[in-house]
Amino acid sequence: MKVTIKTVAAHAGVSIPTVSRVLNSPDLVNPETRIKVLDAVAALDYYPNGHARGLRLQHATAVGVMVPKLDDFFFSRLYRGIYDTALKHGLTVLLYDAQSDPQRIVGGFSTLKRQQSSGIIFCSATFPAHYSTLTARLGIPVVLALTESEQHDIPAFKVDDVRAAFDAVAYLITRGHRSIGVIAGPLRDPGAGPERFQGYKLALSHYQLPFSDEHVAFGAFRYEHGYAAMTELLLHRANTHITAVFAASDEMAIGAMRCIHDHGLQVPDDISVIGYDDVVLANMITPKLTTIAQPLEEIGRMAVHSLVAAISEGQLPDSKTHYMAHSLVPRESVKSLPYDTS
Amino acid sequence: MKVTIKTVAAHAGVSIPTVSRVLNSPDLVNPETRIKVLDAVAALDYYPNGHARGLRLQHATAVGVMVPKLDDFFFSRLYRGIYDTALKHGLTVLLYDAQSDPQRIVGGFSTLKRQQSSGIIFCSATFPAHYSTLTARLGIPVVLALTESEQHDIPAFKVDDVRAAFDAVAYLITRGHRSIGVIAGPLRDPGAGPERFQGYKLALSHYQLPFSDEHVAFGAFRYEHGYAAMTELLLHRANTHITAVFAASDEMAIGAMRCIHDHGLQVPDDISVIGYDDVVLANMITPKLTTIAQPLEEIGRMAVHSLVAAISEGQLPDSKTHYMAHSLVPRESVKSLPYDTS
DNA sequence: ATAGTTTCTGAAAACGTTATCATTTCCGCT
DNA sequence: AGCGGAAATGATAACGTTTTCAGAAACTAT
Repeated sequence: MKVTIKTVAAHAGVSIPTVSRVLNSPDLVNPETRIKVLDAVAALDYYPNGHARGLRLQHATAVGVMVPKLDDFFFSRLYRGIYDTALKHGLTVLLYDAQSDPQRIVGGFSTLKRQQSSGIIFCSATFPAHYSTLTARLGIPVVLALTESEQHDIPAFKVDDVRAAFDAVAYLITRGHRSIGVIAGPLRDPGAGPERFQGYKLALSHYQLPFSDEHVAFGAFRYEHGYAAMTELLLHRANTHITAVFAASDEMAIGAMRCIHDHGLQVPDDISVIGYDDVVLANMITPKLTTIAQPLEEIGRMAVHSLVAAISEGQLPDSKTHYMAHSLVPRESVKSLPYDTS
Repeated sequence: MKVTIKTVAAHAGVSIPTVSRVLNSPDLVNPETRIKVLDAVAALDYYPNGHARGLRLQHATAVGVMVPKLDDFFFSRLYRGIYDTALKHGLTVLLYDAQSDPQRIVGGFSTLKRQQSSGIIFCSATFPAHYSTLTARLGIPVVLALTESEQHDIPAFKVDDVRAAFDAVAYLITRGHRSIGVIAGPLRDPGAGPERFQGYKLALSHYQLPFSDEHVAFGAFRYEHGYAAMTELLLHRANTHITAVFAASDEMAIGAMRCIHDHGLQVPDDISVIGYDDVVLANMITPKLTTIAQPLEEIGRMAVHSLVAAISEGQLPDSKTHYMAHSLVPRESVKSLPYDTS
């Protein structure tokens, strides 16, 4: 029933090592016997036992991918980059969904280790110092995608959040907006939180616009949070007269749009909205969402490359953050205002 | 550097089998030595080598999950059900994204096999007969989730599409709609195509409403297709006077909503829309989409259970289709019409 | 006290590969 | 003819586990 290298060897009338050679270094074996063996392999539908190989050859066979919440819309493109690159390196990908539960993240590390991950790509959530000690104990390297560690001691691949946020807000400003609200991420979330907020403030000061607390609200990146934050911003609208909002995630942007709609206002006629992420559905809603796009596949590829290097070298090559180019995708949710001559 | 069972044994001053016993059947070993060993395990951060175990114990260690397109919004919930159940069975999950490319599906089967999948859960795409022969050659069982095979010779877990579609359309009818359009899936896609269309027709005839070709358009489930199909339906609107549309997928429903909006009409005031899938974003758009929900996690769980049975028994237990309960989620995209007294 | 039984532990084999080494065969050369 | 070396193949060990199996020690019952 079960076909092993032994079966193939018997079927081809050669020894076991010869079969192995045909499969791994064909030039070492006589062409005639080679085709005999290959015929046997084909006839028997032989697939080498990965466990035996993994045991014998001692190199890595799998990498773990830890994702805080698989529902995140941008994830599929990141996975594509990771998976294809991993496959090229002969690596299996083990996907762990933490379902937004910090407990599950901690447990996930050892689950991934137990499942033979030789390294972990940790995505998009915040990576506190004690995770480092955790993974250090497991003895497997970690690289970060779409996030940074608190101590900046782990290689990371992400967009320059400050610059990207700056560009988003500058886009609004150069379209004539002067009173711009922001829906920022929690300040404790490195990357998506303080940095994007910082980019907002930098853009204001660069264009010499005043900053005021009434222009800012916070939310934890989800749809509901965007809705709630927008409610707050609209509360002060009598004072602020905002004409545009920058949201730190597309999901919040979409929540905000819904909120604006519920208040009897129109996007972008009354209020323009710009998001961050370029999730698939940014292009599906009405109006289509103008937003910041990240090179997700590229980030996935780079993360795997870096991880492979770390695994084979036994040590992390460069624990610095690598910034990848972002871009702004203009769609329909931002309106150009006539130049204000006041 | 590398810590194996041997290291632990030495550190605890016992033999290798004893360590193994402590880990696998603790009651066979003296409590005193047991804690000695457990201390060593903890001190050394020992994790058993999965390849060695996989080789020695001959049972399955991984299941493959083939998904036609990872972007599909409903996928994360299905994965959750699959992953957690697999973990409980000590199985690793290998996720393969075919990226809508039939070529990749075919290649994916052997990739998954090479990565030691002992079985495959094939999701949501159509499963033609020749896939059966392919996987039969690989010698691994397949179960289907959210789809059916053409010959009905493979266990499948899904919603009863005919009934679910019937319910969706009946919902519209009982809300007063008499002229209802349908955006159906391609008739060659078993399950989501002909069945849902059939459900539509059954509902019409059950309520003694006439069927007409001008009420139907087709699309391949994506946003753009929904948009295009709706354009077509609106073309005949002068004749049909449709007040509602049933779309065979939420994505198409959302595309249709956008199309309706682009024609200067309102959902649900001018046209009601009901979808199918209950993807996360159905709850995010404006207006929120009324739709048919499938028990995705449950389906994932059942698929794994069935696959595990098939793997251990060596034979498929029941190659019939298991219908799981669906439900209708009322939200905002359907309007009740006043009773028509004409 | 001794035989029989239970409780605990270690030695050895096996899972399916690949790498090292040794052996055989064959070729070209003096 | 004899010899060095290349080319091709096979025997064997090893990777890290778990599972017999057997043996030692400690009881229990006579």
